Order: sequence, then C-alpha cells, then structure tokens
Amino acid sequence: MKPENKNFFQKVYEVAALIPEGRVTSYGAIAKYLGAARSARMVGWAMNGAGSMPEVPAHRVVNKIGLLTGKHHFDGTNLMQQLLENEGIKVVDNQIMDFEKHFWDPFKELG
DNA sequence: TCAGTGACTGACC
DNA sequence: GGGTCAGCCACTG
Repeated sequence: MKPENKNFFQKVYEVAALIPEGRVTSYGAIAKYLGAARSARMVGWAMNGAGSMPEVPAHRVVNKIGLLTGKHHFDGTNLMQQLLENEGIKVVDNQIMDFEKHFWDPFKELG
C-alpha cells in the first residue's frame, strides 16, 4: 500500500487501532462511524493494507455476524482465530462466540 | 477505457 | 427464514 493513505483509509486505521484488546467490531460499524455506511467493502479493503500496520488489529474486525471472513488474508489459516482466542475471544468454526458481548461499538465508545 | 472483483451490508422475495 | 440482488468504491488486467 501507499504511505499517503487518504482520509478514509487513514480514519479506518485510526478507529481500528482504538479497538481495545479482547473486543471486536464490524466493517459496517466502522464504515458507518466514518459516514460511509454503504462502503463497508472499502473498510475491508483498508484492512488489506492494514496488514502491514502493527498498530491496526485487523483481526479484531469481522463482519456483522462475527464471522471471520477475512481470515484467509492472514498468513496462517488459523492465525486470525488464534489472535482472537489469545485475547480471550472464543472462536468456533470461524465464528466468534458471544459476538454481541465482545462487540465494540465506535459510536458508543468514541461518541 | 472498460469490465471484473472483493476482508460487506441492507433490502427484497 | 434463507437465498438473491443492488450499491458502495478502489484496484487490477
């Protein structure tokens, strides 16, 4: 990715970086928080570039039902799941258990 | 330049 | 209640 990440991507990284340990959020939640609720795909694309950013925990961003749809973009086949489990989040069959309980809402947490 | 694709989501049938 | 469709926009061939 290019270093000159524009506003949108930059904000996606900024929000994602604020996700506390042991918590997760969805692409749509971030997109909506940025005022681009219908551009959730862009958030996903941004995560693609976030792979090179250690401050951006892309593994804490999943789809709205808590499914690890982006796990294939991580090095290991189960790396994403392992990272989440390492933070106390239980993952079964690529899906986060008690997703609502671990859900981190940008609106609620950031205003 | 055009068309296809994708780490999504909400609406519709 | 599940399958399908359209919209979103950046990137690639």
